[in-house]
Amino acid sequence: MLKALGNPIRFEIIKFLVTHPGCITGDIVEYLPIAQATVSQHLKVLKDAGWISGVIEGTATCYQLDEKNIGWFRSVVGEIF
Amino acid sequence: MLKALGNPIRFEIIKFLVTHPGCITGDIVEYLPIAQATVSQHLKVLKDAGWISGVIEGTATCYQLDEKNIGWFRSVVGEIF
DNA sequence: ATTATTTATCGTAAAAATACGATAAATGGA
DNA sequence: TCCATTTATCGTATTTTTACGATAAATAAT
Repeated sequence: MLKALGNPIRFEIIKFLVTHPGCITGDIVEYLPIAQATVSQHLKVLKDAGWISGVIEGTATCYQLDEKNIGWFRSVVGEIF
Repeated sequence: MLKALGNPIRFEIIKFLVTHPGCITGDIVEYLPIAQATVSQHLKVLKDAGWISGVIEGTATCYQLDEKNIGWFRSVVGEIF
């Protein structure tokens, strides 16, 4: 999860999802200065790492933070620092 | 700071410094399965990112966590999650 | 002064990450 | 059915990261 978060674009996506839970890929693409394919790639990395989950809704996909995994991450990192 | 922490070896170094504050480069080199030059490179990345500081003691360098910056990091990240 | 010890830096090769356009896949609407 | 919309994936070029050996630099010890 730390490795996935280490990329600035992906950190932006996480921050965006905090303020825009349940938004679709297109919203994130619109918000970021990079191509749709690249955003999709980053979303996959974040999903594989457990940061987010995506719910397919028609042709779109709604993304939100994976609170369960993030909670686990917080507790583990919290024990170290 | 997040980017610097995203590398597994560097995360190991940070964890090592939590339990071994003030240790020298050689201790970290001994602990990790990589070459001295590479460890030194990682230490530089962590230092530049504000995670650690090094105090030269004779020919050795003693490293410890930069508590001030880490505190700042915690507060900033804490506001997001 | 010479040698040993410790660490940092240089140059570089190999691997991984990042970005893009093109395109496929899946759904919704006309 | 055909077209539009939305997202994911593929192939690939470029950049960045990571690792190493060799070597320099700085101090300590003999």
